[in-house]
Amino acid sequence: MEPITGGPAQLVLTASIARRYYVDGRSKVEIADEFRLSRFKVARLLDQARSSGLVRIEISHPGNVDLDLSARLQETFGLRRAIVVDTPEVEPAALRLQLGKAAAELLTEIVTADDVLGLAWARAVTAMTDQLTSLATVPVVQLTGALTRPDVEANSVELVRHTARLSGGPAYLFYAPLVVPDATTARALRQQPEVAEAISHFDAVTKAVVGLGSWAAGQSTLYDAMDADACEQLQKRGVVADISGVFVDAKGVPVQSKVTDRVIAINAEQMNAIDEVIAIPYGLAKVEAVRAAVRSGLVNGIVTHSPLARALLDEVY
Amino acid sequence: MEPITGGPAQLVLTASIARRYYVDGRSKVEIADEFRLSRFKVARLLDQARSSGLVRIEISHPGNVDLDLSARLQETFGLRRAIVVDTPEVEPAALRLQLGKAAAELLTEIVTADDVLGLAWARAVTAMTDQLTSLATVPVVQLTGALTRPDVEANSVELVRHTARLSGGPAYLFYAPLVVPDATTARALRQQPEVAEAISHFDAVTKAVVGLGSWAAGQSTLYDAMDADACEQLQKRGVVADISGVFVDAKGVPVQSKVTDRVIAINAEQMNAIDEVIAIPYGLAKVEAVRAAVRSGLVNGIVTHSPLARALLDEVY
DNA sequence: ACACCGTCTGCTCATATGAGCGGAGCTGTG
DNA sequence: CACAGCTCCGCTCATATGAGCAGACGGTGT
Repeated sequence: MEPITGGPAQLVLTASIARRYYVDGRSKVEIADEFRLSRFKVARLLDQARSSGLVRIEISHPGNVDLDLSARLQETFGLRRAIVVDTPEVEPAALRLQLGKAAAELLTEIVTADDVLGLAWARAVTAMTDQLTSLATVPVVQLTGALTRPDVEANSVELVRHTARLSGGPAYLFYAPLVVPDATTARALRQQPEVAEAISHFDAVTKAVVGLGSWAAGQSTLYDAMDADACEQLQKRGVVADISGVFVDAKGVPVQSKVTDRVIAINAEQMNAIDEVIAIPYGLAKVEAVRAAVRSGLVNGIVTHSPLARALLDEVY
Repeated sequence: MEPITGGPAQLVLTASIARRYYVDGRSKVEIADEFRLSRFKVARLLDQARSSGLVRIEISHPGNVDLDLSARLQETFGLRRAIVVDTPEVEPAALRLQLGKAAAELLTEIVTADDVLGLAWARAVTAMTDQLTSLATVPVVQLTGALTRPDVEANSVELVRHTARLSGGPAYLFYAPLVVPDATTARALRQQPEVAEAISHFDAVTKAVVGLGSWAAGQSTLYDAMDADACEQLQKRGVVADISGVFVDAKGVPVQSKVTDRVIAINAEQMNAIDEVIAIPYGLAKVEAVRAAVRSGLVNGIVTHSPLARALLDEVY
């Protein structure tokens, strides 16, 4: 792999040729003419230059996206999109800001006029939409009800409205909580005109950005907002992740339960029909949730930070 | 030149493709199949990767030869060989050792069984032969008489004998000083059987290593060994360099004078007929001498250190 | 609505390139 | 000396690649 070249004259010759080829972009034939060598000799010297390490090729860029991790994540988990932001940041709010920025750029890039965008409520999704600067003209569909938390002023509705305004497309939004005390209330809510209208557009959604929580206290806004009984019940059913109201177990299989009926949100089947579903997970505690979400096939795009990406890759046995 | 790419997804895609192409050595067609793109798209992304600086190609190596300077020296002065040793060393003896090593490797590399090797007396040449470890079997011809200096034990004869022994080829050597007091003595010496024999082989020499001095006190062993009158006379004639006994002016034209007749060495015409003549100059004071020697066309190979190489290149207007 | 312009795409076709072959020269060995 | 094994070279021929072109698209000004 690394036997270095022969003598110093050949070394200089090889370096000159390598420069002509790689830096100046000359063809091997031209170089052969210039140096009075056969093109085969030139090719062999260049091969040697590569294998001996005389010519080193690096792939990197000035931004904060870790290209190598991104590509590995994408390939390893068969994702459509993977963006890994290289940052040592651990403070959740700051992290959301960075990931939101990256996700916003991604969304701007991948959403075209043919798409229908679905947005779920999540702090990371808000962080994204807040930093959106441009978006193709598309309908924007609210995928979930909202949760009100003291630390967040923007709600699911605002998030959708803001994005639709930026886009210039229609907004399908509604005022409803993400989770209600019983199935009956949920059913009634789903009958409401605005809610029903939004739901009717779920099938048309082609790209969505969703929240992703680990089914544990402090790792999912939904978990924290739900009654202990429901949480426990879902946990017993093997739920490890909630994807904007869709519960999945460690194998990635969606879990149906009475609790599911109390959630005002897109369901597993509908989510599965969406072409691209992007989540923005962060924090090492979410490793298993991400794994489950990806296994489920419901989520096929990830925007995350390097520590979580590394953890995901490390644990692939 | 450096507009960086579009969005993050394309960035990751481009990086993945660049890795496949440059690192894994896949063809663009294969990559196109793998990523479901046209080969044109792949080619365009790769072009973009290069021009945006995403892919950086460096040419360097672990040794102490400055490949870039070597190549530039070679190209700028139209040399057959140029080896620039990258060293901050300024102490002449240590420098000779380093350059001698590089020159020895060069000689080992470029001398083939078809060659006839000529060696002139010079400290740098001695430094080279001392570090020679292998050499094709070739005749070795002594090109100059020797100078005896208190700081040097090896003389021209030993240098040739040692090299011939290492090579396994015949040695054509003689005992005579490099410069004698008058032309008559010189003529007589040239008649001596061993001297005449060696001289008769000058025409057959295909590769030679010579000394190169700047015509000033302390910059040429020959200058220092010669009487003041002769030195001054040559200087008046415009001599700026001596190439193992061949004097050349700043334009590179060999200078014939009465002093020339007193030197027991290869002459300008004979040296000019040699295919490759390599010199091992060092020290910034020799800039003009090197320039003259190269202009003369007598010397077409240089082994030197980076400061001198840089000085030579800097002063090219 | 219209023509216009810049961008992006995939095409054709000439050229550059790679894989693998057989010959030349060198080396060590019986 | 003869021979096998080796490296190095340049060849053929199939394939990969680049240059330049023309159509498609999206935005833009009239």
